[in-house]
Amino acid sequence: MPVMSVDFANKLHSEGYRLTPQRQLILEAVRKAGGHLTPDQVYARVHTRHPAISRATIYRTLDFLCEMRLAVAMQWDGQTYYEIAGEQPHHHLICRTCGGIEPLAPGLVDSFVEAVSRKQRFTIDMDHIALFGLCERCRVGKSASSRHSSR
Amino acid sequence: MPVMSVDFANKLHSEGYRLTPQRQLILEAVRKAGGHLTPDQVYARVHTRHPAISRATIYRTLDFLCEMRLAVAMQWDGQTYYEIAGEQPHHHLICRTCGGIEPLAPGLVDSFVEAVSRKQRFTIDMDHIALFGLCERCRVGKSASSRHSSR
DNA sequence: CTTCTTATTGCAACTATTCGCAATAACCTT
DNA sequence: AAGGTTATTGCGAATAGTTGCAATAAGAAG
Repeated sequence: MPVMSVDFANKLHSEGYRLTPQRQLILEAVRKAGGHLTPDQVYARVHTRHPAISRATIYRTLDFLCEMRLAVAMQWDGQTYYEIAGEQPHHHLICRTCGGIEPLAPGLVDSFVEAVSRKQRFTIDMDHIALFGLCERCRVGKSASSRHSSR
Repeated sequence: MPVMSVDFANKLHSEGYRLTPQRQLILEAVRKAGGHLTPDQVYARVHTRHPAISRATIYRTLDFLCEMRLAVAMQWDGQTYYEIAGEQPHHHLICRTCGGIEPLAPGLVDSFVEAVSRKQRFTIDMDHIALFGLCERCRVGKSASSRHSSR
């Protein structure tokens, strides 16, 4: 049983959920990984310490952490990746051609979210967004063969 | 064999792909549906006219149409939906609480895309984006019980 | 119209993900 | 510390989606 933040426990309890070793291990695993993890990678890591854990629990807990807003999920290249929701949300720009990923300036996103809030009265949760498009290098060298690529 | 737009045929041929009855039927089915369809719904519709078609072909073709930018895919509530990529891309705001969907004003999106292009030199493809958040009604009546909801 | 090349299909096996349900165990109450 | 309530887990079955491969057929060439 890892030492888990008291916040986590309180957050769950205040909404009627329970703190289980599985949830602690899974959250811990994603947190320690730093980057993005697939459900299978999470399973592999947690499984070494807690061999009895089932894949179903991995999926359910990952989903649960997202609902708690402690983690965020993102789709990319046909896979779902999870990571800890950082203090400041961050966003990615993914190039359709070269697959490169670059960060998207938070300021630009903020302005957009604010505009939607003001003009349409809708409060967007910009936890984590991945947008697709063309990076500068690929836009310039617009000749590359593409063909069936992804997945 | 439905009468298919010559454009579609040319587009495929110019990139070395082939026009098959399956592709025509699938594109036609999604087009006629007007709205969003799941792979299974597409299968059901196409299957009545072409019983020999396999599910694998449905998945592959739907994927293919997205790469051709003739269709767009969107994730929503654990399902993947496909629809024809309209002339003007459109976007949705989905409320996390009530599940309601409302359109997002294209102008706001355009400004954002333009800003990213100008400041970060990245050309976002805003084919179709679904953003999550809170609609006005739910933001005001901020008391609703949530609990494990989605999926 | 026939032949040739190879993109595309259908099948079947396989992997990924979800779901129902009985057993378990958090957490509240006494 | 013991008991009760019910959220959560693990299991196994069900469903969804993917992949390898041999057979098929679209489109190019003669």
